[in-house]
Amino acid sequence: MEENGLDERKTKILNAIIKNYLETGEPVGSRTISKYTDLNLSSATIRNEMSDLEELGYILQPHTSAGRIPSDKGYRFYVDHLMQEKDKEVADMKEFVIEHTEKMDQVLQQVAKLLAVNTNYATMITSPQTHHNKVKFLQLSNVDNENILVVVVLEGNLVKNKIIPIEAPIDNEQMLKLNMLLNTNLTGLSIEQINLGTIALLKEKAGIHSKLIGNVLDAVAEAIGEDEDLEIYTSGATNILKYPELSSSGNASELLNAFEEKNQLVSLVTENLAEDTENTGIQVYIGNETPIQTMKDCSVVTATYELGEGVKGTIGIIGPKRMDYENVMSNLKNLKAQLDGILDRTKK
Amino acid sequence: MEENGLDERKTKILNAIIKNYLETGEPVGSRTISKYTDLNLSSATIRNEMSDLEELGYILQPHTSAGRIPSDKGYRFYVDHLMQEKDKEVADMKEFVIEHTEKMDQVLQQVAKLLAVNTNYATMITSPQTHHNKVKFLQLSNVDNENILVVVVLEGNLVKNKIIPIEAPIDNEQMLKLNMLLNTNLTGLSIEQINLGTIALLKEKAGIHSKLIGNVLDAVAEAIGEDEDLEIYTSGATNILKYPELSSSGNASELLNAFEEKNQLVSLVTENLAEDTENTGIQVYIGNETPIQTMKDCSVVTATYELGEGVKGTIGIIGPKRMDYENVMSNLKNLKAQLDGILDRTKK
DNA sequence: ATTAGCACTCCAATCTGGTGAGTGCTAACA
DNA sequence: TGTTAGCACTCACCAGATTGGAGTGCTAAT
Repeated sequence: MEENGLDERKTKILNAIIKNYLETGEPVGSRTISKYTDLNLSSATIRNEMSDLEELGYILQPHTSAGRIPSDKGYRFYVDHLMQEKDKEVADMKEFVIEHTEKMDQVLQQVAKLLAVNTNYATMITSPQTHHNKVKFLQLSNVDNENILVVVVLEGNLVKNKIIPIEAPIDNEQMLKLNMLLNTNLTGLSIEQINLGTIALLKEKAGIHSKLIGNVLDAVAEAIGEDEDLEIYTSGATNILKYPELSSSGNASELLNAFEEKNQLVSLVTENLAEDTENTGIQVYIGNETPIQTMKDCSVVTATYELGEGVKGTIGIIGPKRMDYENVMSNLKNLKAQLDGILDRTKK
Repeated sequence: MEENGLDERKTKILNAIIKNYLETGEPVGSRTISKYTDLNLSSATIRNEMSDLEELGYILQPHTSAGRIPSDKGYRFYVDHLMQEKDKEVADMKEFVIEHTEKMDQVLQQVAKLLAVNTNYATMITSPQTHHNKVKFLQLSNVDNENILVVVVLEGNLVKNKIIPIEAPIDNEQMLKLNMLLNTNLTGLSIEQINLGTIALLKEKAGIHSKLIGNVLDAVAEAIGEDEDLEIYTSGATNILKYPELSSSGNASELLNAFEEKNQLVSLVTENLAEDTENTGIQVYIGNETPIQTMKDCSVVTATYELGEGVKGTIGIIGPKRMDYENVMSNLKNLKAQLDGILDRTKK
């Protein structure tokens, strides 16, 4: 740790400054530190040290003759080395969420809200992205003379359906055969596995209905693909207004907008999934580190949750740079652990 | 019109005051009116008239020695008698929306956005509410040994599905019979028409599967009911911040929250559908007239759109009391007319 | 009935001086 | 040599005081 230019005393002082600033949100002066810490030093000494810390880039002065506030680099150091997460209990979340909700989207919305209420920051959560869905069951039915219904059940009992037009009616016997054909050949296959060979084989066997088979396969692909489109649920966006450094700087509106037009948030997700943070699965972006330029005055903490077999989603918390990192990260970690249990139990 | 205590001259002056205030947002003084209008009167005369208008409750002074601003009553008079709607063209909307979207929810979201961009106010739009859905087709299928799939197609090719657990496997022949039974008895019925008699009949005919039939019917009811749950799409909520009288008064956060937690907006919908405004189908709430207390400093304009046979939805625009009513109302009227055409053409 | 004129009110913007928190520097100290 | 006390200095912030301008209400003249 020495190579940062920080001896133990400086580290302690830096820690004290950041802790204090996180609590108060005000620039912190030398006298405060001199009393606040247990290292018995006069304010003058602290001033000297602070001067060093400033030169090293860990803290900065908003203006002459004001106290110091942490710089991005300071926050980063804090997050990486100084802070220690609380191990807060959030056991009640599970019950709460399950009690109040039924469907996946509602659960996610609830989770976002709960997290927002708990942390007092803005939150987002994405629907889990399933890239390797397999066909479990498939069914064609006559709806009326011009349309047939295609129902696809995917692994995990996710049901999709499409109505497609037909040129000529198909009698029940034919339909039964087509259903058999499709099920025997497609069951257990993922979308990537349905290749040209399979398609050709199917078409051949279908005889005069080969064109129809083509349409059905298109519908299947579309139905599966539908799931790819990422839903993003947000909550607590207005919490942003609680932090003057964000709300008064004029770009509060831009920030809120990003939450309304959720598409801006997508880059958070992709970034998060790409980085795949070695150990904890939690990623912290401070200020300019964030992939979303709009949020350069914020800190963003993201986590990946996983429901097994590469089915992943992203949770994010967006707040001011003087975020309560300890609380946020323990919250996220906890949530991450609980999430698959919760989602597994809900109907999809 | 005379019984309002307003002669022609007072009406003209009131009109001028409101028009001016809508443009500038500043209290308007007598001198301004004296120049602005074509009735050649000195500021002193205007002052006398304004004094009368204030006594009648149409305008008010924010403080002594400031100009006048319209009161709620003033706005109301303006909306009811004075203003004349522009007949602006919004023909491009149709193409734009169709080009960029496929599914119903996306269309609605787009419409909300377009309206928000056009008007610079916050907007909301609900999914169409279908109260008289009829069953068009129904299908049970074996998915695996523990579950069967129930698919319901409703009038208008709206497809719903449920997976329900079963106690013992059902062979294909049985299944075929059940399907026949259900379809012959339920096709063409709305949920209200499926009464105890029908249910009893079905159960009797189903024999050993009567319990299953009960579950299926529950699933059908649930599937249809699902459609009732109202989706509300909003856009441009951050436009609120553009109007100081809304954003600075401290309750901007509350307002924005109402848009985030869409459930508050529901009362707008019910109110709107209940009132069923005689002629235009457009409803204007000024200030305290609004059903949502949070919006007592706003004006809210709602419209009902209809897709035939009692399938209705609500569009709403929320802005400051000094809203550009003319523009808003012509926009809404236009949109209302176009909406069914747009939605009809989209896949559901 | 309309208007000019005038005194009055009140907001908003600008300036003023005082206060306090905080710094940097220097010199004394252990 | 590291630490500390002391002091001058800076700057944001607050509370009054001052001013200018926009606007009103009233009265007297047209």
